[in-house]
Amino acid sequence: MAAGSLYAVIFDTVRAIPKGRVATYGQVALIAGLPRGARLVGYALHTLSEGTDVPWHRVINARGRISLHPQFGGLLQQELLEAEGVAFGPDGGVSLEGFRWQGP
DNA sequence: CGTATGACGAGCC
DNA sequence: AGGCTCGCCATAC
Repeated sequence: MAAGSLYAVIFDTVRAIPKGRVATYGQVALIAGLPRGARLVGYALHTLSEGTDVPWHRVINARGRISLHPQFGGLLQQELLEAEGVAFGPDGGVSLEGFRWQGP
């Protein structure tokens, strides 16, 4: 599956996140085989195109917050998650306890 | 080929 | 409580 690039593994892992669920960068990295590659996940998603089939919006940081700046697409990410049934708290964060993906 | 970077994470001040 | 720094590792230039 991996097309020679670790990004392919990361993208495949992100695609495995079910609708209505979220995963942290660190968790995706861990499942993808990069225990300390949380940053790589963010960098990989950064290279995605607009028409990608990867549900990049389901990936958030360890605090359950959106890392992207709102004007850079973070606002869009929150709306996409809310559209899938993910509830955001009053502080703008997601309850990882309730929406975190349990893994493959 | 070497340097700098980044949609993170956890720790320290 | 909030903000800053260091560490990690592959990719980009």
